[in-house]
Amino acid sequence: MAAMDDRKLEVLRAIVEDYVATQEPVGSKAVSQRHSLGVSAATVRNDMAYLEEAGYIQQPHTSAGRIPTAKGYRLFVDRLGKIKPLSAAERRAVHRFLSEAIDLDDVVTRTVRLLAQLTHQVAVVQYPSLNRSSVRHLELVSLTPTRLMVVMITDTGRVEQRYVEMPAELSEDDVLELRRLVNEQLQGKPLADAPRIIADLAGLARPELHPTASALARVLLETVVARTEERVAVAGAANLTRPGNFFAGSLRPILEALEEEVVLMQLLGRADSNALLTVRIGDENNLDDFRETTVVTAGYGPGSVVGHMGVLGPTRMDYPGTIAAVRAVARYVSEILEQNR
Amino acid sequence: MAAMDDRKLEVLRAIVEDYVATQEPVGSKAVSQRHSLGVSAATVRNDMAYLEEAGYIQQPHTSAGRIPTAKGYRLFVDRLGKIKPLSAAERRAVHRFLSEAIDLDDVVTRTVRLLAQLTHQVAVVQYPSLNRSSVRHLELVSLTPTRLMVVMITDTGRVEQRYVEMPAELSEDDVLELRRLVNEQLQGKPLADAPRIIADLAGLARPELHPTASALARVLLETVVARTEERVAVAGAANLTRPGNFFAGSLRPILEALEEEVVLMQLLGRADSNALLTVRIGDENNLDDFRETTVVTAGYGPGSVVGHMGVLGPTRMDYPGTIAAVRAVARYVSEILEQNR
DNA sequence: GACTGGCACTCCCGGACCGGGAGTGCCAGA
DNA sequence: TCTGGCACTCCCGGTCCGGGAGTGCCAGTC
Repeated sequence: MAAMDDRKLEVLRAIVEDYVATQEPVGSKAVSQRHSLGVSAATVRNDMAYLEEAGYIQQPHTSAGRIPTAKGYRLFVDRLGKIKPLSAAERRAVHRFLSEAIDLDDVVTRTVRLLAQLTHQVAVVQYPSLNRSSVRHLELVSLTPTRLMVVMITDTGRVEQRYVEMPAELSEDDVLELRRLVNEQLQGKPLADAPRIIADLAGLARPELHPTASALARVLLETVVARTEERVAVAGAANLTRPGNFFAGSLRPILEALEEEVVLMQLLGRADSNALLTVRIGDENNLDDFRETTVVTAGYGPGSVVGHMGVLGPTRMDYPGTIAAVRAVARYVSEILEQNR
Repeated sequence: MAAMDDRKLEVLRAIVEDYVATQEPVGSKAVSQRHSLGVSAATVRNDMAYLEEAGYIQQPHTSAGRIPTAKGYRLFVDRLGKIKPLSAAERRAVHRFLSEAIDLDDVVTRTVRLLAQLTHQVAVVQYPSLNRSSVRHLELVSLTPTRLMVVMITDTGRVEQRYVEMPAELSEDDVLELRRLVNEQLQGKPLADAPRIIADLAGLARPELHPTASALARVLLETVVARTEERVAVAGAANLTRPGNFFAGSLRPILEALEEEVVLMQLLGRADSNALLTVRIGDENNLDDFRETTVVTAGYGPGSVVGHMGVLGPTRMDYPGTIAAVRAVARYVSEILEQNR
């Protein structure tokens, strides 16, 4: 049997589409009937034999229909899936829902819910990464004479706060001076450069304030560096229990993973983070528990990418619809951040 | 057959304990053997017949063992369950883990994980309720001449922020005056009184600042009143999938409920919020989807109750252990908030 | 009167068995 | 190169059956 030809690709497409729709192995008769290919079931069978040989589809058991393999889905996504844009109504809903957000937290919360609802999958949204943000303002609030609260606001809208215990009592003026100092040094600077700047900070203060400035510098470092652990929001876990989605056994490890920031970041981030949109199918996730799982992610941000968002579902998912939804939402969130800059 | 007596209570205790441990209906023979009651299986059978008649236990089907009803668990909790304190090691772990928290967010996050891990159930922790907190400080940060960020810090450590678009440009001094004004009026005041105070706020500013002060007042009101939606953190959803916990069908509605703040608050809060510790078993939750679910909650806070925390699991749960864990964690979190006040 | 041993009865559960149906692979013919 | 036909495989749902666990009741004992 010769090589891959157009009809074989059409057969693969039919199998993927039908399998996604019905969740059942699809047979040669169904393909030849429902997908007007103009050939008989027997011919389709020959093509199927080829596709199976080539590793794009497989049989759950002898004398059952075929289901796509990860490789089959990959080919479908790369060459066959025309993404189907959101309906006008959906697009309007996205815009309306997101435009009502009142601060960054709200944007993220709404985004993650929206994605879950549009795709009927589990959605994950990373907060704008501190690494890729700049300092907009640092505020020092004295709570008691020896206790300060540091509030850092970034250009992506994130607000981080920390308590600092001071080695000595601070006067009102001391606080003002420290505030002026840290803002002078850090305002507008990318957080990636911050550690270097902070290291020199204490030296720039009045000598009497050196110990205090050091304590402050230490906390700032922690906020900036140690807190590089990224924050993520998750929604739609209930979608994992949709009828044929995940059998009881494979559900548990996935629910567990959803509470592990590390795993989530690994799924979202990864090296190829500059691609507009990434689809990782089955084993491509390089995680045992996600061998039956596809992750669709997109970067977002005002101009450059400051974070990722995506959804996670069974390899047997509606790729065209999911991809369209993730892309549309990522774009619109980027616009919002742009406006708020 | 006469009335309830001590031995019948012991039989009920045996049934509850065995059923919780094995997840299987327990028969008369097992009870008489494992729980040295000093009577034969036949006698136990008579007691069981009484307990069933009285509604404390039931048979899944004729000729099966017995399992406790909600009413049976209720009696067990009220009269039979001696709570078993945490082990020294566990207590140390709680203290160590929570004492490392660096801010309120961190306290809540750590608490919810800790509860989930200690009890092997789903844990839910409400952030300190704004209604029951007081204003510690209000900070105004000008981002652009017409754009302000309001940061509110409460005595429970919560930090809320909002952007405000100003009707006119503000000078540095204007911002200072507004900051002085709002702090003068609100500092130390319970948020419950805030709406009244805020309403009069604009009138107290210099005439030129009236429009600005009004805009600010409006946003403050929103932050205080409209944002009365409480925040909650959830962890341990994966525990729902523990072997016999929830069959596939009943899992979905619970996962869905866990993403609905409204439902969570209903489970946590409720009128009787002054009780030290509340156990709501099955139907007592008044929610259809939680008919097989028990919720154990405790209030926490420095001195007075500012929020609730709890865990949620199958009615068939280890009550003594769960109750002890929730109580211990709630107490320790209260201590921490006390220290930070 | 309270407890016990014995016994007949009920019902679940797992395994074996079976027939229908869907799907396949292959072959011979157009 | 495609097609119709045909024998074959295997899953799936239903039925049947025997063992086992547990019960309710009863008659007998302390």
